[in-house]
Amino acid sequence: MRAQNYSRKRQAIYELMLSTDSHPSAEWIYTSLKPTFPDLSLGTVYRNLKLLEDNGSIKSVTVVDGCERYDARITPHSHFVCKKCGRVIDVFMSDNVDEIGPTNIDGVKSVDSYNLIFYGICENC
Amino acid sequence: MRAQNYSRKRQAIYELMLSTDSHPSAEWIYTSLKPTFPDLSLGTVYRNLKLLEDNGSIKSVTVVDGCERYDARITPHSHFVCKKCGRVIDVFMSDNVDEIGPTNIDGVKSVDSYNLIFYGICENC
DNA sequence: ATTCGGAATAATAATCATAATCATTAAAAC
DNA sequence: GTTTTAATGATTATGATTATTATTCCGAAT
Repeated sequence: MRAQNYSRKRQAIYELMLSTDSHPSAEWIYTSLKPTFPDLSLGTVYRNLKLLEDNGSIKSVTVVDGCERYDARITPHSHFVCKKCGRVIDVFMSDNVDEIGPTNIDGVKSVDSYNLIFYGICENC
Repeated sequence: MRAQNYSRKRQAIYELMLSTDSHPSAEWIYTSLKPTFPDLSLGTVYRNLKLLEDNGSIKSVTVVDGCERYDARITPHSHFVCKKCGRVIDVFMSDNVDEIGPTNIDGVKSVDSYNLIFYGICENC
């Protein structure tokens, strides 16, 4: 394993994730980085998104129109998804999972995360 | 259009959905009904699930392991998903969307629904 | 009962996002 | 610089879902 740093492309993917709040899809990242890395492969994007997700650097938010959307903001927060254009917007609430509801659910051993998504129409649509 | 009733197969799919709280996938429904309808086609299951969703009879809950899971219980409630076995369990909370958080979100015109999913390990795993 | 017409279906092929493969390249470690 | 391992590009495979199309079903009109 590379001890201290990511490879150049992985670094670029992660930094792009950090620089945006648009909750990108793999395709969006690929298109965005292609000018800078003309030899970038879509497979590399998928591979690194999964890797970044596995090591906790990014989180999968939801699937919109069949495409997985990711978020580099890993502090707990919720999301809004526009049903018309698919835009994903961060939603911050004072509540955390314990305040939202009981984590003691019938048939459940342990709860360690939650995902709250609002649906509706965004101001552009 | 058939005025009053669903076709036999559509009726069977919907009744199976009503009779279970396992939040079935298309594949599960297909396998379950195949003995009763040996000529049932998987495409028919997909077609009717979408149709039932479009007319509001059932709701899509979430995607687990790449498979869409549905619920015939359409009154507002939340869900728990086991990260190990993929089981989906109903979660009932007193809260509704207005109590959970602000529906007045920056960049959002209107919110009309929400989806709250808890993740963790179920008692069987 | 027979015919008619639209809805529903089975079978099949197409789609499309994602995953796996594998030969090659890049970058650490030494 | 050489070795060794990780990362990548190109390509193919996978698998859930959707579209297509010819056929079947089923109620209604005759």
